Amino acid sequence: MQSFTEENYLKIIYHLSGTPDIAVQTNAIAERMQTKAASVTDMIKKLADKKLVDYVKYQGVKLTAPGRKTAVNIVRKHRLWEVFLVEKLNFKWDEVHDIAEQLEHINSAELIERLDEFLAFPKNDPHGDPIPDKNGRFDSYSFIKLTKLNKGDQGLIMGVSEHSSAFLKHLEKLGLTLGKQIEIMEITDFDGSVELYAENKKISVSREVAKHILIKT
Amino acid sequence: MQSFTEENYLKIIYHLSGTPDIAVQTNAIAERMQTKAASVTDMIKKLADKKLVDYVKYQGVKLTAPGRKTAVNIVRKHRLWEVFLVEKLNFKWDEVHDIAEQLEHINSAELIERLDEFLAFPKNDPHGDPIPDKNGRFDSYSFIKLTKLNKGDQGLIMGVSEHSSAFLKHLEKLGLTLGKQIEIMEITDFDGSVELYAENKKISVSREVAKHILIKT
DNA sequence: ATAATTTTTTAGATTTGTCTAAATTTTTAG
DNA sequence: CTAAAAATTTAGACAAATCTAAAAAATTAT
Repeated sequence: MQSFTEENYLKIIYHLSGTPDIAVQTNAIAERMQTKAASVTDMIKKLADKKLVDYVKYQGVKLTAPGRKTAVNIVRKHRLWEVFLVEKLNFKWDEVHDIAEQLEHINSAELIERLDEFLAFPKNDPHGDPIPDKNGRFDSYSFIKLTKLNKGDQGLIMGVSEHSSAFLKHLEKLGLTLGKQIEIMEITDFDGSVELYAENKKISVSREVAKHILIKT
Repeated sequence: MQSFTEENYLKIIYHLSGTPDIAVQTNAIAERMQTKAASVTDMIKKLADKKLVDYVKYQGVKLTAPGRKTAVNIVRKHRLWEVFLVEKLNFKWDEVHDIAEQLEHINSAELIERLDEFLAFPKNDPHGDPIPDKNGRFDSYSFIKLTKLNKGDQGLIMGVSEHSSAFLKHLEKLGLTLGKQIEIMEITDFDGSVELYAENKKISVSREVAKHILIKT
């Protein structure tokens, strides 16, 4: 059994390590944990003692198989709770992150199995992120960033890679929510902003916004 | 904002203090918290500094108005989550306590309001305990212990005052669940055990069990 | 009322997760 | 290739919540 804090470290290391996994740097973890590098070093040593990460001084950390399993399970819980909050309690997609951040640490395998069933085994969370099944497996999705599309390309909005409330509210206001069909009209040379059509409206998004919208063509 | 641990102390002091509230002893808290009296003294001082309890050395603690408000809110959350677990996720009444014990510390007023609404504003939890509304108000229920009844008395099972899985499973097996009508047939002189009729069956319960069954006559 | 028992508190130590400041290692630039 | 910069680790300290052992206060029993 891990502490609340250990779980958060594992989750962040998981998110930062990518696929295939790359050694994660101390500073990167510190920034995400809103803490100092020295504290991260301390915690990493503890996780290494517990065989949840492989750690070589000055060379970053990687999750071990058990560490990864724990992390994926936390991600599973987080995403299932987000579905619950949006589908059952009518929260908006920009309101659920902080609450799910707490709920993901509730410890009961039975609870999560039943929640999964209650929600009819959803495959994706309200932001389009895939939900691992109880064995930790999920489709590694292959959506591409809106910024990779060219003039004339069409596609469906399948997810977002940024979960801040400000960003999500902005998308909502523009009508750019999951499942929407879009077509690229123009990519501005000057600042890389993207002009697109969605639901018969012409919408302009900055490159910074476009970067975080994931598309299936 | 209180820590997880402070919240547990407040909740336990609340449960031990009764109505009208009586000063709660250090040892009683220690037993419920599965900790030592010395630790309780330390924590009580901390809660007193925060004005959540009134504390006089060697004379126990009482909740202040803010302390009571916090405690009642935790009780509200605990009981609402129990309803959710039983009504929506099909847990049995003896399986929900430990999970609700974790969920009660999730911090989001909005979440609880919406959960309450999702559950259609239940008045009682799966054990018959009243659920405080968002202002902390609830019917102080006036059910009596089964042991207070006399031969020939009839009544309805409205609640239980013991939440251990062993006790609840036992009642379930006997068919003595909430809402069941019962009639006292006999009270045994020797050990105080109670013979009763419920659903056309003759059932015998020990005095220890009877003590924890709450009846409306 | 005083002795014995029980309850409670104090003192000092421990663990967890954090911090600052200084030292060390690695990386980058010239 | 070496000097400067950046990243990381170590050392030592702190707050929270707990503990054990011993001291103090309150209760009870004779």
